[in-house]
Amino acid sequence: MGRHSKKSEIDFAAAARTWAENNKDGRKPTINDVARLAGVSKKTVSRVINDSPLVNEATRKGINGLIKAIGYRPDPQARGLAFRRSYLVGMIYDNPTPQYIVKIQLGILDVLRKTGYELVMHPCDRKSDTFIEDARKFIEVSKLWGVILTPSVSEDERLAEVLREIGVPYIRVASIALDMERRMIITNDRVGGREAAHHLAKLGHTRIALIAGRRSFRSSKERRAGFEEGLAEFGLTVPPEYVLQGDYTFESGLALGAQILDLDPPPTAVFASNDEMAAGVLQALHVAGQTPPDALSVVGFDDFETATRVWPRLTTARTPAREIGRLAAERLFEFDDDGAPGGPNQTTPRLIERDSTRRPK
Amino acid sequence: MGRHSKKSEIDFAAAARTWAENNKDGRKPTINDVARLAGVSKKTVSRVINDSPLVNEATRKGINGLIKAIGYRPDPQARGLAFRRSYLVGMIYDNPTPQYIVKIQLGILDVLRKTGYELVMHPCDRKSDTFIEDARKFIEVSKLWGVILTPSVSEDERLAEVLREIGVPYIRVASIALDMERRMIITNDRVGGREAAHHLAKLGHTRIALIAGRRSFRSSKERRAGFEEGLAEFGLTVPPEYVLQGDYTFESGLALGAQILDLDPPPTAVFASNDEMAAGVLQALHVAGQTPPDALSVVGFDDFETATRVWPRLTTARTPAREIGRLAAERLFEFDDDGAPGGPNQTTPRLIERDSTRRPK
DNA sequence: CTGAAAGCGCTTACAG
DNA sequence: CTGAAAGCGCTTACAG
Repeated sequence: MGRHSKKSEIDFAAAARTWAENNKDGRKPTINDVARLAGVSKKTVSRVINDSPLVNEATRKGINGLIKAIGYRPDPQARGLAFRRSYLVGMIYDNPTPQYIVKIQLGILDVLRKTGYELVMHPCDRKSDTFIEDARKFIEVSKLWGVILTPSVSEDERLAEVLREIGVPYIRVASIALDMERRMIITNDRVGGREAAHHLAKLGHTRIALIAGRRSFRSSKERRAGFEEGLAEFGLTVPPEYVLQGDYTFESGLALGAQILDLDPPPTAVFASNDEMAAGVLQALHVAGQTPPDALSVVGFDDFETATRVWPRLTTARTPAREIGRLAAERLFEFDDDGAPGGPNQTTPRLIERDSTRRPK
Repeated sequence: MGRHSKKSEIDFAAAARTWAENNKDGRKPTINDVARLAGVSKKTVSRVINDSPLVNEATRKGINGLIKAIGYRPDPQARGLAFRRSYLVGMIYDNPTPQYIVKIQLGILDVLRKTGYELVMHPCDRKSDTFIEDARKFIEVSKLWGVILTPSVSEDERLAEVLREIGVPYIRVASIALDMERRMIITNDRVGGREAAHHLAKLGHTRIALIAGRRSFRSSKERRAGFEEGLAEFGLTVPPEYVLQGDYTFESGLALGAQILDLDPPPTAVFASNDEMAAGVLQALHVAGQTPPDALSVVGFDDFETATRVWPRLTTARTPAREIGRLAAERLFEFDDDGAPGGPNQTTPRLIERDSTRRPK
C-alpha cells in the first residue's frame, strides 16, 4: 500500500516529532504552532477548527492529524474574545428543592460533556429589587453563550425580555408554553395532576383535599387545574374548605397536614402538589398518632428522593428532571433564531403508585 | 465648600455625559473608552482596575468615579487572556448526595457573589479510566483560577498532584488533614461519630450495631473510628458480627436494616454512617412491621433534609455543608503559595437529638 | 481554496 | 507616578 504523496500533504507524524523535540518545557501549543508546523497560515488552521468548508480536503486532514498528534486545543478564552461571547452556559434558578437543581444540572452536563462548553451556576432571588439588574450583569459580563431558566424564574417575563434584548439564546423550562416553541421545554404538570385525580377516584375516594403550591408558581396552578379536571371526569370536585394553601415546603405540608385532621368531615385522601408537602402531611399524621394510608391517602408530585424515603412511600407523579435538563441543553444547542429546532421539547409526568394510597375504609 | 481644582482632576460627571451622548447604540464601554474620556492612557486605567499603588490618588478617584458613572466593567475574558487564566472557580465532585452538592454549591456562591468570579460545575467518576486525564483537560482548557474538591475526589492524591503540577490553587474538603493546612477544610467527622456513641451509651444501650459507609471514603473510616472511640470511653465495643458494610446509599441501608432484624441477639441501637442509610434502616423496620425507636434506636450522620422527612425524625450528627462551602471558597481566595491563610479551616459536626433514639427497653 | 493585516479588550515588560 | 509598544490566542474583513 504505497502512500501517495501530494505536494500539499502534511506529514503530521514528522511535525509532531519536531514539536515534541522543541517543546521540552511542556508549553501548550497554540494556533501559531500548528500553523508553523503545518506550513500554513493560522487563518487556515482557524478554518479547520471552525469546520469551514473552504479548506482543501487534504489540508484539512493533515491539520486535523497534526492537531491530534500534538494535543492542540483551541483556547476558549481567546476564541471567545474574538467572537465576542464565551463558551459558558448559565443555569439561572430559584427553585428551593435541592434534588431538582442537581438533577437538572446533571441532565445539562450530560449534554455539555461532549461539547467544549461549561456550566455556570447562578441562583437568584426573584423577590430582590436588583434581581433583573443582577442577572443582566451576570449574563453580560460573562458573555454567556446561552441560558437555561428553570421554574420559577423561567416564568419571569422581564428576564426573558432582557435575554432577548441582549441577544442571548435561552430555553425556558415550564409547565406550559410561555414563549415561542424553540425557546420552551414544557413539562405538562397538568397531566400529572389529572393522573393523580384518576388514581384517587378509581380507588373510590370522594372526599378529597388539595394542598396547592406557592401561589406565584405556574406549576402550582397547573397541577391543581389538572387535578380538578381529573376529578371532574369522575363527577367529583374539591370543595373550597378542602383547598389548602401551601408553599411547596415540607414545613407548610406539616402545618397543613395537622389542619386536615381537624376538617369535619375529614377527607379520605389529599393531593399535595409536591413531594415535600406530601412528606409533611405524612409526618403530621405520624405526629398525631395516625397511620397513613389508613387514616388518609396521600399523593405527591415529583418523585424525587424524598418520595421513597418517607413511610409509607409516596404515590406520586414523576417529574423527569434529569431528562428535562438534557432536553433543555439539547434545545439550546439546536437553537436558531429563525427556524424551529427538531428534538422533543415536552415531557410528561407519570404516576408512580406506591404505598401512601389505598381504598377508603 | 469650594471645590478645589487641580490640573489633573477628572470631571467625570461631564465625561459621563459625553459618553452617554455619543453612545446612543448602547455599546458597552471598554478600557479604551475610559482612558479617552479620562484623558489618560489605558495603562493607567488598568492600574486602577488592578488596585496598583502606583497611581496618583486624585487620578484614581477620578477614574473610579468615571468607571462607576458610565458603568464600565472590565471584560473577564480579555483580562483572563492577558493574565493567562480565567475568572472561574471549578467545583469537582463525585458525591452522590444531591443535598450535599447543592449546599456546598450555595456556600461557595455566597462567597463568589461579591467577587467577579463564577462557579463552574464538574461532576466526575473516579472509577473511570480517564478520570484524571479528563479533569486535567477541564482545568487546563478552562484555565481555572482555582478548584474546590469535595469528598471523595478530594481524597485522590493523583488529582491533587495534577493540580500542583499545573499550578492551580485548590482546596480539599475532607474529614481529616490530607494536605498542607492552607489547602484543607477539615470536617472532623470523627467527632460526630464520637458524639453519636456518647448519645447511645448515655441512653443505656450496650448492644449496638454499626453500618459503615463506602469503603473507599475516608469519612466512613473516620465516622466509624470516632464511634468506636466514643463507645470505648463507656467501656463498650461493637462486636464484629454487628458491623455491617453499606455504601452510603438508601438502598444499602434498607437491605442492611433487614439484616439487623435477624441478628441474634438483636442490637437495641444502630449507628448508620449517613442519613440516607439511616433512612433505609427506618424503612426496613416499617416494612417488617416494627416501630422505631422502640424496636431499634437509629442514629444517622449529616442532617440534610432527609433527616427531618423520615419518621421518626433522625437523631443525627450535623455536617454544616453550606458553611463548609463558604469556608472552602474563602480559603481559596486567601490562598497563597507561601504563607498560611488566616480564616478558620475546620468545622465540627454537632449531634442533633430527635425522635429516632430512646432508652432500650 | 488561502493568507496578511488589523482587531477583540485587556496586560506585561520596558522606558521615562 | 505615567505611557507607548508589543503581546495573550484567537477571529473578522478584505484581498487574491
